[in-house]
Amino acid sequence: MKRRLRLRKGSDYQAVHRGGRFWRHPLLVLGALPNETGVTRCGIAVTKRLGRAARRNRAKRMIREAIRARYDGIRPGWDLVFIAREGLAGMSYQPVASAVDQLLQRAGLLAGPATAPTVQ
RNA sequence: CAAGCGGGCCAGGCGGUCGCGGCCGGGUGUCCAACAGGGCAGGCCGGUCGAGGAAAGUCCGAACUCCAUCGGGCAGGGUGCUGGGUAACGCCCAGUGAGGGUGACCUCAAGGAAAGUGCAACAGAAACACACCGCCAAGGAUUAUCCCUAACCCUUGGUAAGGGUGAAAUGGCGAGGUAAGAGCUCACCGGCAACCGGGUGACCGGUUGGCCGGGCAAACCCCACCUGGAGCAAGGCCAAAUAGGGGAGGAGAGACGGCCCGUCUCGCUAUAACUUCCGGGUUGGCCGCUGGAGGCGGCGGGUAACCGCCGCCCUAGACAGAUGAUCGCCGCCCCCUUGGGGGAACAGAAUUCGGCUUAUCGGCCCGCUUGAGCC
RNA sequence: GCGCCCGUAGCUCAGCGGAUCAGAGCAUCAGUCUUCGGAACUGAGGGCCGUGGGUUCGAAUCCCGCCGGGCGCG
Repeated sequence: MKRRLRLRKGSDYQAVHRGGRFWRHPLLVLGALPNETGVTRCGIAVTKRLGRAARRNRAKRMIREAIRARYDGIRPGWDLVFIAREGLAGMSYQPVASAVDQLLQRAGLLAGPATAPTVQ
């Protein structure tokens, strides 16, 4: 995932946290806030409760890979934050990928042809 | 063959596809600019490199940077057999001593207890100068038969052999000796001192002497050695932004050249240069940032740790923080066993090294010990 | 990157410089009281002192190594 498609500032994360909507899943929480750049940027947050460095890196890599595989299907113009919950520690890739799928679908961020009211 | 001891090594391999980070190269979109060039933490293509033996815990030691510092000492902290290795160490190697194991081997903070202070519950007479029961001697009273004598009691004294207490009782054991005993004397053993011999040394061996008077310093302490403080968020540069404020010190400060002195600039009794602290602003960029007490191989020195010389190699440098996803074949382990299915640890760089400690599926190699069988 | 503190009964804590010293309060259980319950009173049970070593005659206590939890500074 390229650097300009990531959330990189603490203030960006705080903006999503304050002004965004949230959807919950046993493994993940998704927060979303529309931005004005026309580009969807994503950020990942993992608490220390998931374990030490190796486990937290593993969680971030799985989430990042799941987003990368679906990025072309996500509507543009949103700031997204994926927060790993404690149940995600030790999971394999497939459940994480389906959790990302469910969250994006419930949030209505998938730009499928059926429901495409084309944001601006 | 079985059981075991010590040491070393590996951390699945090869190849596709889609992605990520650093560096190099190519050409190029757009913006700024007269050009040079730069910005969009630009985009594209190609090449190359891309986690560990512990990267971990942060328990020690250093390098590096800043601050402090005339010199020396005290306090505080640390280390503690000897010799060597090292940049240094609380690490490593080789020895010594003590303890454990049939053995290969393993473990040990292992200086000082006649410098001083302190501690040891309960039990016991006593945990420092100790006599409870004993044993022995002298004197006295009573009883037995008048004496000799014997028993028992009292007083005084001797005695540490025996009993008993305890974790520990002032060397052990045997013989002589004695009123009874006692290193009082003797042999052996243990410890101490002196001398001789060996060793760089810790220490070891021998001879002689004398009979030698406990434990705990991971209790205070004494002795020897080491030790200024902070940490890459160190520290430096640029840009932006706020304020042009307050307190203290204050006669020198800065630059350049240069082997300790010169030259230049600013300032010199104050609304004062300059230094420092507080207050206020900034969460942007760059340097430090990876070539090093570096790896690999050979030769030489050394018992070894390690050192010297020569040759070859360059091997992560991120900043919301790069190694992921998926497929095929081979190798290892497990399960039903045509064929297939499942598993493969502990864990991830963050200034850099040297150690220690801890976590770890499985596998390989070398040396050695004990026991059994066979030749 | 530095620095500090705490792990003792189900819970909250004492015991911190060595031994009949493993304790207190709440909670639990039993009994007394009451028609019943609560309160009160009496009594009982319950602890590898986080873990592994070491020093010592003897360790919750002293020393070392780990594990878990919490806090502070830049």
